[in-house]
Amino acid sequence: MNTTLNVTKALSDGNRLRAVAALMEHDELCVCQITEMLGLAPATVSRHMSVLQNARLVESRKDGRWVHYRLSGSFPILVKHWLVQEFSQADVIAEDRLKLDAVISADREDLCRSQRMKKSHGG
Amino acid sequence: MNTTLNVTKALSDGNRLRAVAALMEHDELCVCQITEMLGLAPATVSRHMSVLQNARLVESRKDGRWVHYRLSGSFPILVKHWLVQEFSQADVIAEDRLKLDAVISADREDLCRSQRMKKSHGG
DNA sequence: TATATATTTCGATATGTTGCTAAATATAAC
DNA sequence: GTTATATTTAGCAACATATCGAAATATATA
Repeated sequence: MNTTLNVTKALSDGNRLRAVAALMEHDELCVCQITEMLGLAPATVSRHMSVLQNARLVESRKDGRWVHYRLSGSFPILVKHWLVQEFSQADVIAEDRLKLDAVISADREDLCRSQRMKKSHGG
Repeated sequence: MNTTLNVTKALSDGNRLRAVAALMEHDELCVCQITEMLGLAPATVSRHMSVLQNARLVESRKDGRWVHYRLSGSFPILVKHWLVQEFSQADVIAEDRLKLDAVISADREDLCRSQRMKKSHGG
């Protein structure tokens, strides 16, 4: 039952649900893109992703300095279908979709640079 | 998304998962029966059940001094099917099944009496 | 090799959850 | 009405989790 519990615990946080929703529509996203969407510190997002990975809900692929996450092949299909239903009615997820479209079309290096700016200055 | 989160949070505790598993096989159980199965204090079980009820995963019916819980009609069907799969491979759930059979066949008043004994003495 | 940088890990703090006992509530039995 | 009792609520201690900034790690670039 521990594996079951790992899954439900991994899905019992709003920001992790949002990350999962994003990966349901985008195949692969790097940490900085998810970070931009969630509006959290990179360290926080990294930890969230490792919780999801630990529950075997996502997998990671390293590409130079970037780490890409994708939905895992072992993501429980029934849970996935349930989440699709749920997310289709969630306003937050709809907003994230728009935000992600902008994030995807932006240059990835610019994205990371703007995140560094936020850290050193204050806006 | 709050309703989604309510569900995943409600399912993110081992004891609540065990209670749900029990209600998947027994239609209706009163608090003292679930309490006996889980081996927790009645107050603790009561709170767990109210978390499940708040997430609309269970419903309650009052019958004199007893309160019976059952799986809610609005329990997400896909989640339910996933849990059936998961529980079929969980040792804890299998043990609970046996324990529940004994609990069901015992007299309910005896059950509650023995729980009072545990409280006042020490075994 | 030295510097820049994307991500992760560490340490600290604030908040949330789980468990208990004790008290409160609601119902049955006398 | 009083007493017994099944459940819930309240108060509290222990533990877990979310978040951040800072330091560490790993990779690219000059």
